[in-house]
Order: sequence, then C-alpha cells, then structure tokens
Amino acid sequence: MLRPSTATLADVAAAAGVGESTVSRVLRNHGSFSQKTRERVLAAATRLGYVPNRIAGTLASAGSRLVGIVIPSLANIVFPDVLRGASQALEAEGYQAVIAVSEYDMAREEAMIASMLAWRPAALMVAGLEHTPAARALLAASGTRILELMDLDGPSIDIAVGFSNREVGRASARHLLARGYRRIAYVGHDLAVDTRAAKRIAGFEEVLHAAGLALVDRETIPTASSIEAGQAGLERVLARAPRLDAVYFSNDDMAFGGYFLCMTRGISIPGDLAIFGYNGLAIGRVLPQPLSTVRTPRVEIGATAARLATENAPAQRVDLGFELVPGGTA
Amino acid sequence: MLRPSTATLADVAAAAGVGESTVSRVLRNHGSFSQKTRERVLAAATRLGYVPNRIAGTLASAGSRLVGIVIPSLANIVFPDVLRGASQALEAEGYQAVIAVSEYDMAREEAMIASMLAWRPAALMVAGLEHTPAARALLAASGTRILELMDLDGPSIDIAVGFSNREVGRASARHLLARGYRRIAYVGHDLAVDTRAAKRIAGFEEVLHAAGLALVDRETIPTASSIEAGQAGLERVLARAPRLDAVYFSNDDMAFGGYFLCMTRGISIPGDLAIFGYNGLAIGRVLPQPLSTVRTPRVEIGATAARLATENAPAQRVDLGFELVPGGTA
DNA sequence: CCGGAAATTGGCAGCGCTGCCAATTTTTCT
DNA sequence: AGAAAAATTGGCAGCGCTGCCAATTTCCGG
Repeated sequence: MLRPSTATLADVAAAAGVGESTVSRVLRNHGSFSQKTRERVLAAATRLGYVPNRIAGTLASAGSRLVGIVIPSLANIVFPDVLRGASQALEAEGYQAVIAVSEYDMAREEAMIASMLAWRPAALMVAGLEHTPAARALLAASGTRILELMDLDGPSIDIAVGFSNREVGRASARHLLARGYRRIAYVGHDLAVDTRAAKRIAGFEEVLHAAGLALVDRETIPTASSIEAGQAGLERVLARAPRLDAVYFSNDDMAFGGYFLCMTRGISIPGDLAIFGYNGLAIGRVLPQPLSTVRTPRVEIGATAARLATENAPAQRVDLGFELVPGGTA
Repeated sequence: MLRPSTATLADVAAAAGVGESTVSRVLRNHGSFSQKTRERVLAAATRLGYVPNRIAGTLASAGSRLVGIVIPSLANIVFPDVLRGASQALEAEGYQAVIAVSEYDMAREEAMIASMLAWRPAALMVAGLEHTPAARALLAASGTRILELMDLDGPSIDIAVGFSNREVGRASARHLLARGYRRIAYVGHDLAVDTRAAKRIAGFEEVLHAAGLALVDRETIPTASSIEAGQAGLERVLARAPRLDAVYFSNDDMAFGGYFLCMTRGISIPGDLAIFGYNGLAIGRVLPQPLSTVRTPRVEIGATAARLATENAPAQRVDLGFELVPGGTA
C-alpha cells in the first residue's frame, strides 16, 4: 500500500541511487540520461508512488501550465461550449484550465481576475471587453497573455477572439425587415449586466431607426436569462401590445420560452407572430419549425483562444464571425 | 504605469521599510501588526502593483486552495450544473476550481487525475465511481480528500455525493408500468462509456423482468448523447418495431430528439407513443406537454460536495435523491 | 592506447513565500 | 518606577523542484 503521497524528488533520487537533477531530467524526459538510469529512476518512482509536485516545479521554473478562465455564467450551454473548446485545446498542449464564474458581477470578476493572477497563469481568458477600471489595470499590467472572448465591439487589451455583437443585432434586424415584419418588440434579460446583449439590441435598433422604425415594445426581465423568463416576458408584452409582428429575444433560451408559449396558446408561428433568437442552440434545429436565430462559433472561439494562448502570438483581434440561421420562425 | 508585475514580497517590504514577515502578516491579515504598519504596507503594495504569488505561498505553507474537478463532458448542461454548484460554494470559501474534461474516456480520466494531484489540491472531485485500477490507486493513496459525484451504486473511495442511478431506472420503469405501457423500447447512447446510463437501464430492465416483461427493442447510438442522436435512434426503432407503447431515453436530450420527431411526424404523445427521459432539464417543463422525466439535484450535488470538500468531514455517502416528474408525455 | 569531443551526472543556489523563534517595543499591573 | 505580560517585528530556514555549471564517464578517430 502506498503511503499518502509524501515522496519527494529527493526520496526517489535516494531510492534510485542517483542525483536529484537526474531524476528531474528523466521524469520530464528532458536533457540527457542513459537508458539504464532511466529504468532505475522510473522503477523507484513507481515503487514509491511518487507524484511530482507541480507547485514546486512551477515556482522553480517560473512559468506555470495553468490558464485562468473567468466566465460570467454556467447557467446555459453558451459558456460551457466556450470552455469545452478551450479545455480540449489546452489539454492537448499540456495546460490546465482554472475556472471562475463571476455571475455577471463586475466586482466579482475583478476579484477573480486578481485571484487568478496570483497563480501566475500562462494566460488569462475573460469574457467580453468590459471590466472595472481596476480589473483592466490589473490585466494590462500583469504581463500575462490576456484573451478577451465573445466580443469585438470596443478596445481590447491584448488578444480578442469573437465576433461583433452589434453586427449580430444589425443582421437580425435586417432579416426581420426583409421578411416584412414592422411591428417588432424586444424581450430580453438584464441589459445592465449583459453588455453583449446590450450591444446586440443597440445594433438592432440602429437598423430599425435607419428604416424609420422603432421597437414597438421592450420588455426587460431583471433576472438571469432563462426559458421561464422568456415565457413570462412575452406574456407581458402580448398583454400590453397585442398587435405585434415579431419578437426579438435576447437569446435562444428566452426565445424557446416564447416559442412554447405560442404553441400552448395556439398562436401560429410565424403567421401570427414571428420569433427570432440568438445563439443557435442545437434544440432550435429540431423544433417542428426550426428557430430563426444567429449561430455563434462558441466552441471554436474557445479553441482558437486556447491556441493563441499557448502559442507566442502577437496581440490581435480574431473575428470568427457568426451565421444567420433563417429557420422557420421568422 | 505599473511594470509587468514582478514585484515580490521583499520589494514591498523594502518599500514599506518593514520586514518580509510583517508584509506577509498584513497582506494575509493574519498574526499581529499595528495599524500604522498596516497602512504603510498596504500603500507600498498598491504603489508597486504587488500581486501575491500563490505558487510560492502554497509551496511554503503546504496546502493549496485549489480543488480539482474531473468531469466527463461539457456537451450538455448536466455537468455545467454540477460545476456551477461546486464553483459557487468553493469561491465562497476562498477556493478555486481547476477543471479537466475526460470526454468519457477512462484512460484520459486517469491521466487527468494524476495531473490534478500534481497540484496538491485540497480536494479532488470526480464523476462516478468507476475508474481505472490505476486511477483508483492514485486517488486512494493520495491522502487527498476525494469526492465521487452523481452515483451511489458501488463502493466509494472517500466521500460520495449523489443518488442511485439504478433506482432511477427502477422508478422510471415502475412509472411506465403503472401507466399501462407494456411494449417499451430503449434509445440510448454509448453504454460502455457512460456507466451511469448503463446502471439506469439495468435497474429499468430489472423491474420489467420482475413484471414478466422485457424491452421490445433497444437502440444504442455509439456516439455521444445529443438531440440528433435521440431523433435518429427513435427513427430506427420505429422502422424496426412499429408497434411500440413507450420509449425510455437515456436522457432528456435524447428524449427531446424523440419528442420533436413525433411532433414532426404527427405521432401523438403519449397516445401513440409515450416518451420518458432523464435529468429534468428546464426546457422539458415548458413543452406543450411537459416531458416525463426524472429530475436530478445537480447543482445541489456540486454545492454539497464543495461544502464537504472544504469542511473536515468524515468519509461518507450522501444520498441527495431524485424526483420523478410525471409530466405529460408518459 | 591517447587526447579530445560528446554524453552523463551531481551539486547547489535559488524561485517567493510562510512558519517558527527570538528580539524589541509597548502596555499593564503592583 | 520596576517587573512581568502582551503586542510587534525581523531573521532565516526551508517548502520541492529546476537551471546552471562543473565534474565524471564514455566514445571515437588515429
């Protein structure tokens, strides 16, 4: 039975009858050593149940294999998708992801950034371009590779990987206008905290205004985005502004709520009411009428960010674009 | 402008005109120091843009505030929910989550466990009770607090938090039998890799057999679970065994695929065909006919595990149960 | 079989911080 | 005021590992 792993490099070295540096070289497969030595060291390490201490290794070599990721939420599949792309690419390169969830709270984000920086990560990924001034200062001064994800509308600190949310809003509005919808309402979640949703609706309204139109109504749920919130939001809008053409939801989750509310109430989609979402979630594709939405390259954004984080890339902005999915609901 | 954070404790000490240990005490708010000293140290730290190096701190104090979490997948919302519960509770206690995703590959899980252990985490959470022998040995010998999540059907190493998947299967079968369904098929994803899904179907069949029945058909998609896989699976089953009463899906995602296939094909639910899922996802509750399924306490499992990880709890098994949601599809 | 090049190997000084202990200063009590 | 107790403070030895450099061994060509 192995004892609670307390064996150190020195123990292995003693057991194998070689020096510490030799053990270090063998275990990292770095530098030169003879085949015979290698076997002896490996045998000793196995026998002692040696587990290297990466804390010590990192301190000694000044350079961790940790990548910090600060995301706003885990409540829907969007950020897990980003994480998935990132963690897969990171693992392939021998890096590990340390994650923190800010719950869309800027002050918490700042604290988490400071906290992550204390681990001297090889890189730090954060969602979006908006941060508290102190957080921006920390990031900029850290000397760490910084990657800002999912947004390109604004100045970035180091590397930004994503797409333009404002342009997503514009494209969505153009689509609805092209299909002939004129009396359009918006149902969204808290814009003060989700700055990317705010940028989308800003782009959306920009196009509307350019066409001499305006949102007929606008319902903002002060809670996190959810299917239930979408349902409740649409309910309230319908009570206030019954003569609507179309509803633009802040994301697919909210739109699903609206979709099923219509289904339950016998409101025909898109005849009586058109529905448009954002994200391009899988379930939207198998609805009897596929959801009209905008598909975003979430996994790819995570993967690209991970690649840039581990390469020695220059500061840059990578636009991975988005795809408008016409669907059948708008 | 702050220079790329290279300031060390010693720099702050020199700038403040005090000793290193004093700075350390002030910054950790631990031990005693005068108010005047405190201010001087804090001012110096701010002026230098000092960011503590937790790598060094952890090495010196032998005890990290890191908790490793190894999960099989981020492809649907299930494990993100667990992560959410865990990360929230962990952060509240000043711990940070390091995550790794094994993609349901036992060999990768083993490598990741070894990798996490190298960070000397305060605790390590893994999904399920099945691991490679080497992984089990590593976990057991690590001397680290181990938490196995989402499964109680089998021996655990240290702490297990979850519910019985086998009992979920039994309860699901009882429900279907009580509603009069007799010709039941199963549509699931790869059972060889998802051992918890395998335990559910085993429990399900156990009850069927006890009632003198057996699964009429059984379709296993050799890929990851997904809505599309559920749809394709049901399609194939219907082609083979048209006279079915009900279909038991390995999870809600798969069930949604089936649900919408029926909707599209005009198959009435549950009149022509009953559908039963597993997980209790939010979207199932807003379908025109709410999905019949089993709701699992995912967030709570994560939170409970985090609490036990940070307390000095004894080895134990915590059954958080599950809830059968009758719904309207079975 | 010898000298020099190449391959191996060990020693040891840190990496930046914390914990322990002793030294110093301040406060309290008689 | 003097002694004892309490509060502050600094010094310094590690934590376990890596990087550098020098020492030792092995390998080759002539």
